Amino acid sequence: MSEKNTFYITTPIYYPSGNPHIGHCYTTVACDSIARYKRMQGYDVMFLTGTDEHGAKIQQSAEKVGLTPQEYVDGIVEKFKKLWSFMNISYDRYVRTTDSYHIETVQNIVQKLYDKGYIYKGSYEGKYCVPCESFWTETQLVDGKCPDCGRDVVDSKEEAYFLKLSAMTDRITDLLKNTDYLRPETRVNEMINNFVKDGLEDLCISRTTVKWGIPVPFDTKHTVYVWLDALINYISALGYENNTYNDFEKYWPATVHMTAKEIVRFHSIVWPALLMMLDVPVADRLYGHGWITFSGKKMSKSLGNVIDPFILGERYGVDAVRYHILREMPYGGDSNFSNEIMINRINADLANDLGNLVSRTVAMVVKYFDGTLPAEKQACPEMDDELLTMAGELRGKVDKLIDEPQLSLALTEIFKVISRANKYIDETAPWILAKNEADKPRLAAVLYNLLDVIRITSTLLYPFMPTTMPKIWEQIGADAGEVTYDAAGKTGVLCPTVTVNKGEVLFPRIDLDKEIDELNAMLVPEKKIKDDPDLDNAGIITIEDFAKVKLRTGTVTECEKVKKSKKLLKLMIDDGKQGRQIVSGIAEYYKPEGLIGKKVIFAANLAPAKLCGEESNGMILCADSESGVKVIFVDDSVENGSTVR
RNA sequence: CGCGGGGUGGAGCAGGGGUAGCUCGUCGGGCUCAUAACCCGAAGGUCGUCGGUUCAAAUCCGGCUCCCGCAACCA
Repeated sequence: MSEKNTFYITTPIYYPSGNPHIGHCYTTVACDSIARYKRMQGYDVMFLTGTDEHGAKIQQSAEKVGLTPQEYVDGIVEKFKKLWSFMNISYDRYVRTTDSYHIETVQNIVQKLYDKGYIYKGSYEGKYCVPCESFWTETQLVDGKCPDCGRDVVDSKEEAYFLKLSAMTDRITDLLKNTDYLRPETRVNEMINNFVKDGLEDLCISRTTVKWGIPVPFDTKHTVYVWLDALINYISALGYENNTYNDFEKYWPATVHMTAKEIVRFHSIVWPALLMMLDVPVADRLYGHGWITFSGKKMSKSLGNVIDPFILGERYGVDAVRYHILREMPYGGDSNFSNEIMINRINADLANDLGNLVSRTVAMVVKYFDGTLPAEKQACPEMDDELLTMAGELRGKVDKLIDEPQLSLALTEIFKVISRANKYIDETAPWILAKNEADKPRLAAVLYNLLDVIRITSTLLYPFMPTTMPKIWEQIGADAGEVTYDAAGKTGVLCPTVTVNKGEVLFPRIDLDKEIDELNAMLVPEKKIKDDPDLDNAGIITIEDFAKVKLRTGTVTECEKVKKSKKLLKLMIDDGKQGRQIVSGIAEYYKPEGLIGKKVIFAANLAPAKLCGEESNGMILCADSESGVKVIFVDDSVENGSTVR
């Protein structure tokens, strides 16, 4: 980290093709906690987030609902901002790639790179899907077809502009290998092995097929590739090459770029290369975190496991949700999410350990001293020192972990002290001290130590849980000067004759079984009229058209997985004649042995195709169900080779 | 042989040559200040599998196997 007293932290700018979900919260809450911690330390912080609003997908999504792309993104951006406000995200600036200053910066940079010779005109060759207006590489194709719509693709070539990434291979290699720019380190190997080792390839940075984008200034029938457009947000938002803001000198280079792992590639290769071409320094640190997964499965809308952060926040409190996602975020790897894990975590850490510690401590001060501690106290070093030393050393540990950044370990350290404080109550047994008037000074010292430890831990927790911690301060009678970063570094800061205020339960315990039942009930999908653009766009066909497809029945006699493929099964079908081989993309849903002997329907006059080297003569009829692909099975009494109509 | 990550007590994870550790759960005990919370103790693992290096392997090396992710627009 640099020695400046400014601290610039960024989230990626999110792609608003759908509503924001808990995955977006993950990155953003982490940045927010770091930003708040750094502000507490006295840094002049700039915390940037925003949205990446150009590109073909946005254009399509907008058309679908009958809006202009701008109207469409305006609507989604409102939802993001609403979520950030709900989650207590303290961003300083929100950048939109449709903002005029950003467009100005992008165009200026593209022009500059062109003038410097880093951008050149070439041609882009690939497989083109006409209806989708998309180029695909050979490896992206699914069974030789467009991965988006499944239709045929054609060889195509179009004029395009390229960025000379190849010229930066050595400098990028050096950046990744010899600096601590990219963390965690496993990502370095991933990048080097996959993309850098054999030399970087030049990047195609313009499209003529995408209209919703920033025009290339020297050739306006092209628009700038969305990734290039998007990455530039980190400096356009500071006023680089525009006059809207003037903070570039002050905050750049960024201290931390936070991203999720799948976009590390752009941030660790394209982005620094671009800055190098502009002779602008690279950020100090890029951190690629893992994902929130669901029982190891990636979050996705089709799996129905996307969690609505508004619902979680309303049920459990925003601070509890913030705590949970940060506490579960390991260094580098993915973290698992389930309602059960979250509720257990909230109950164990927040309700039982922290909330209850505050509650029992404050209750004792009220009960034994009418809420105000007496000045006279009696220390007992052999009983007190371990706890007080731990509390005194805590800030240093947290500082270090915030910088790495290992937020989950930072929280673990804080909760070790909270746990130690609970143990301290057992060791000192204040309720026994209370029975003897002579022990009152000792009792006062014990309760003071507890309040003071709560003061330290809650101060350090404030950046993570900014709503609840001030409530704790109110309860333990701490005033503003006692809950600063400076004060968190030492014990004995709290006023010796402090007055506490018994307050509400901070983190109510959650009834796990009841809650899971209620959540499951919410998950039962409402019957709703689903969009079916595939059907809407298909038009009406005649019965003669339909009759062209010859459907027949047959029994699966053999079935095995196609080697080297993930999705394909090779099936031998008894069609009542000589038999036929069909390859079907259902390996993810069916085991080969489970299909043998089953009777299925297949399209019998489909042109033969080769899939992964295996010939396929026909197609098994399946339903695309929400829970996966389902083969249509037929009653055993139907003879093989029967006509289906 | 596309690339990468992973398989550790019932669950979730940490450790990365020398008594296998943490959280939750379970069982037993203690306490009664507290949100039926807190504290102590116990049971439970031949660290996916086979082989190799070593005085010593969960850890290093090789084979096998299973799971997951990435593969140029997912946080």
